[in-house]
Amino acid sequence: MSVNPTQPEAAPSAARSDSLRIGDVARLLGTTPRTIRYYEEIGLLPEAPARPSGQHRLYTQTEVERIREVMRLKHLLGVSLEELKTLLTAEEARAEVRAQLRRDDVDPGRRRELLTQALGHIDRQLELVRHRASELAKLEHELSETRKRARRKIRGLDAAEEGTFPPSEEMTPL
Amino acid sequence: MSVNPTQPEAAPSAARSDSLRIGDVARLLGTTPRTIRYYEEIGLLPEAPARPSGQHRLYTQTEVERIREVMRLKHLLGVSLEELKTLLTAEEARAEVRAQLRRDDVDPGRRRELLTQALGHIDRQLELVRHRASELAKLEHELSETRKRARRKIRGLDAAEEGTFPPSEEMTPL
DNA sequence: ACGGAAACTTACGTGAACGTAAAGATAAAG
DNA sequence: CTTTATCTTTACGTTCACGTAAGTTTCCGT
Repeated sequence: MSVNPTQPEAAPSAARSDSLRIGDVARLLGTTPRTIRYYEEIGLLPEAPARPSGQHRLYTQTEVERIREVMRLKHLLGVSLEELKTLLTAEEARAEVRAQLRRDDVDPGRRRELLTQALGHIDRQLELVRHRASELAKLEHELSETRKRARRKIRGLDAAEEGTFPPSEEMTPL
Repeated sequence: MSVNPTQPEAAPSAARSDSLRIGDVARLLGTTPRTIRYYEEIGLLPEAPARPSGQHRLYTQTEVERIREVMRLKHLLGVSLEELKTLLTAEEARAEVRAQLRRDDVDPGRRRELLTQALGHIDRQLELVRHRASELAKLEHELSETRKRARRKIRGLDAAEEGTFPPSEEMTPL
């Protein structure tokens, strides 16, 4: 009557070991299961491999991190999911590289090829990020300039009201 | 037969003096008339004042600049038009201040009040911009780190292939 | 004065990115 | 083993941010 057994303390409910269910992942990332399924549906996320369709999706820690990264990029770059998908071939390539690097039975030629490809994708991302960053920096500069002017005017008014004339430059160091 | 009179050389077609029509503004800003009307419709842009509804909208240079700023903020901050609207009370306040500042028949008290209010709005914008900028900077840093690692690995491979062992550190300065 | 380009209003259509509901299967808990 | 919370698929609904079409009106050039 008072304990309300409907709340199981939000225990992660891990399906043995390190894998999380979609609901937990969603809570963890501040999103919803639907969104995660949707991203998988449009090919932004790889389909949970070898899952007999009907079975629950399970996410490893690395997969969760990938989803987090996807959402972060979406948020920061503000691109459509379609653009993001093409951008994320970079991530896939990098994952490929990592996978291939682990088992070193691949010839250096193939290895170099993969790495170079990944590098190209990284460069594309970097270019996009740098462009946006510089735009934002410019905006920030403009805003802080405007702010300075506003503050100067306020100080001028204050000074004129009490001291009859605006002080030379800095009076209150805030 | 060859001049094709359907193209009037894209002359701005100014309705006397400095004002532009909505189509010109749209072309200028790389958008469409519909978008501009829509922004006005949802209150993002002020309704063209004293226009007998049915008459063509005319935009002064300052109004065009405002629209440009709105679109820039939308692009850079990636917020919804609704959020942007609340954010833009800042712009309105600043416009108010500028208007009041021009005719100095307002008492310093009111003036200070307006300025302080505007300052608050600017600060809100600045906070948002700075937050995003720092996030982006972090992402950029991570990406360039990853890039470095990838390049190192590639150089390692190249060296192993031709020279049999990777050179100590810097070999090709690119 | 007038013919046509461009703008006006109104209203319905659309794609992206999910939300939500239904009906049934699965996994975790008792 | 049974309950129950969570997940499954399927499918339709929704909001945002405009696009588009239709029918009318205003403006600019000649």
